Amino acid sequence: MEATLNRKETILQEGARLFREKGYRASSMRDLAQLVGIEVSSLYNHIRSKEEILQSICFQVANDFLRGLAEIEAQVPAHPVRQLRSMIRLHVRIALGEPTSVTVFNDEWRNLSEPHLARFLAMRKDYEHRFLDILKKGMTSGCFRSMNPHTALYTILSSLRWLHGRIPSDEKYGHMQRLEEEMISLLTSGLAADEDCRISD
Amino acid sequence: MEATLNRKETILQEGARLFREKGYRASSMRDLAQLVGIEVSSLYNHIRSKEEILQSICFQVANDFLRGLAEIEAQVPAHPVRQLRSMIRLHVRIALGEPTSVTVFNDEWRNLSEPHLARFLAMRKDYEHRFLDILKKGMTSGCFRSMNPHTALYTILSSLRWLHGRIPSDEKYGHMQRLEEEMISLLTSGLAADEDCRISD
DNA sequence: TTGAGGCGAACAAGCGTTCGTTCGTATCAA
DNA sequence: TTGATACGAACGAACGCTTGTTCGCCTCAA
Repeated sequence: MEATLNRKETILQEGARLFREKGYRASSMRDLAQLVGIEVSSLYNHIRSKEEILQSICFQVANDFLRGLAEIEAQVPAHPVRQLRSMIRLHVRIALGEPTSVTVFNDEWRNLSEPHLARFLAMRKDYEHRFLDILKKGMTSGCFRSMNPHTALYTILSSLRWLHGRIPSDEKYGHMQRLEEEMISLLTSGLAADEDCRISD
Repeated sequence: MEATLNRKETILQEGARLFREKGYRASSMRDLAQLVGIEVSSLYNHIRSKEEILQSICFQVANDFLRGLAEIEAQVPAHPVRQLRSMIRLHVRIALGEPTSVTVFNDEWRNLSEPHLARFLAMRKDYEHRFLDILKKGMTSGCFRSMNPHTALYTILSSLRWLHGRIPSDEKYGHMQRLEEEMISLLTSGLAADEDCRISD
């Protein structure tokens, strides 16, 4: 059976696409109404406000990340190298699995108004802190090179952010798996070839 | 002598700070006037439009990157490993040197209107293509591991984007240099320790 | 006397949201 | 099988507000 979305689901989905394309602030409810195919005022029979759409997107994606992190933390035995690999896979899968929502999540969260913005930032801080713990444990146990763990954290997190710009291609899962492995080896082993051609400077 | 900026320079500088903090679309000319300390209408004695401020920021930073790239391309002898290191240093230095402009450049370019947006995207495409060439040459010459060069390019470019969130601290240049070296080793050699503690999967 | 720069008032356009209303359908007592 | 009632969904009009920008006038140093 073709999953026929109800109106609210359609509004949220079209809203995400609109916010992604034009940005939250530049997207008007009149634009959205046209995409959905009803009049502006009718939108408000299904949603409370424009920002409710943004909140719905941001917190849903945030929960996806936190849920994935919790599963990885629960791995036994906990091994930092495997956990880092799992974290990279988690980011690749979420980014390619729902690229529209993830783009909005990444770029538009600062348009959240105040009680929600604080809650969002608290969740993000929690996530980063727990990711940082994995990296620190890997460094003290000798699996990871010893370096400023914040530099490592932000570099890894940031390096995984270009993904949501890439729409999953036709050979979706084959491509995703290859991409996961390439990202893992690039971030854990770097770009340099094994037979080093070292150079001064 | 305290460098006393003229009005136009002040407007551009405060505009960049405002755009960075609230985003281009959420920043009003009334906000900007208050920051500069004059009335809204007086702004227009010095600038043509709100977007002129954005254009000025975006294209100035774009030119900084392109100028740096050209210097690196001109290194003789051209060696991909050294060139990649130089590229990483270039990004770190620009990001930490003018973090406000770089943030606006990174996050707000899509608010450019049409003739300028196309020009901006053309410059970006040119930059990415030439950066990609460095990576490709390193792979064919054996200095870099052979992998999808686009994956490497976007990962490296993206990984360098968290920097502009970090304001240069007091020990500015010492910190910057240490950061440069950490980013170089992380991206060229990865996070894994030399004495590998390998693990299945 | 000139001209650059500042100012207050005003402009049209667009914004998110609310309002009163209407229409079709489902519910259910009579 | 009726007739009354309720309800979800859509609508057009309007509201109050903010937006970027323009205009004419004033001030004051050169």
